[in-house]
Amino acid sequence: MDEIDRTIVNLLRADGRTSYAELARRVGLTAPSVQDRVTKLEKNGVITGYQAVVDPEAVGLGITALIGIIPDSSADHIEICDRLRAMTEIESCYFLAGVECYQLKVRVPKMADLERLIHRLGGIPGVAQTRTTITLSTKWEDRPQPVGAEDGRGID
Amino acid sequence: MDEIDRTIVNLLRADGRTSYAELARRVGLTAPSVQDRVTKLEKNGVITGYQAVVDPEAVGLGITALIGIIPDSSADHIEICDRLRAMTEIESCYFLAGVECYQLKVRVPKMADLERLIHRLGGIPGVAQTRTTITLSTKWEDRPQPVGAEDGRGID
DNA sequence: ATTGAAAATAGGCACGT
DNA sequence: ACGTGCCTATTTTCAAT
Repeated sequence: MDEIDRTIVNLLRADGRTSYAELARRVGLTAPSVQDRVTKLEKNGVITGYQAVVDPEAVGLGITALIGIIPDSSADHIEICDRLRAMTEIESCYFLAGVECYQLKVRVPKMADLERLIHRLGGIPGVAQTRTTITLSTKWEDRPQPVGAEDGRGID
Repeated sequence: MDEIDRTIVNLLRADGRTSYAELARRVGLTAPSVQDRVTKLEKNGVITGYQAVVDPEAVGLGITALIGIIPDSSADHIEICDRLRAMTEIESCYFLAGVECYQLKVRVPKMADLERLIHRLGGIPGVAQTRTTITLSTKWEDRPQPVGAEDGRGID
């Protein structure tokens, strides 16, 4: 994980479809060398995938909400997590240090869908309470933060 | 935005580097036709970009936190938003219906960086209070939700 | 359908350990 | 001598018109 790897990662985060040839030009190597590096970055779990970024409204998911989950004392977190995972409307799920021990980011087409989702969440064993906040607008989302010199693990 | 477009969108959300040739195989068209469709989806703002998905820990961003922002009555939201946007640690920013009218998702290398960030946030004119919650783990994030029949706007 | 470009693969050279 | 990282060269596949 040297400076060149970091540049490659930054370029691919900004545009995930950048060709190896183009990456090679940017970092001053040949395409096969870059390809080697990208393959290693993928194998080492630095790059875990590639996604097209889609405008949620354009695909009929106009409503975004954040939902906090408060469990009761009997809560089985394996069970809760499995049940949450099965709900496709939940795009992100964080386990938090707080009373609301999960926070979900969900997207649905209509308010009625959100209402149904909240009821389903409330029905999960171990869930004592939910708290929902509607997002009025998304200022920005998943903005790639350029990765600098400090690497985390020192990838072998 | 027909069934084929939706399939293409779903495939590209699952793997943003899928080639036009591969997409063509999957949807039963030729590569140029698929390319036309993808170009249109990009022009119409359905697909807004492509990103490599990176393990934050692997690039030295091991700490994720959610921060709620409570403004005071004098708050100038244009100003606040600009100031927030200038902070690269803020990966997402939602404007919410609630007392905490912004929620930020931030990533930093170390706790000390989070502390500094919180102080910087508190120093923004119009910010009365911040509330920070550390994420203990990310169960999943940005999971693409397969887009079905209901389209939002009816793209020309 | 045709041309040009890029990806994938194999083999070899140089460097540092 | 071995592992690593980069290059060249070739074939196949893909992109673009």
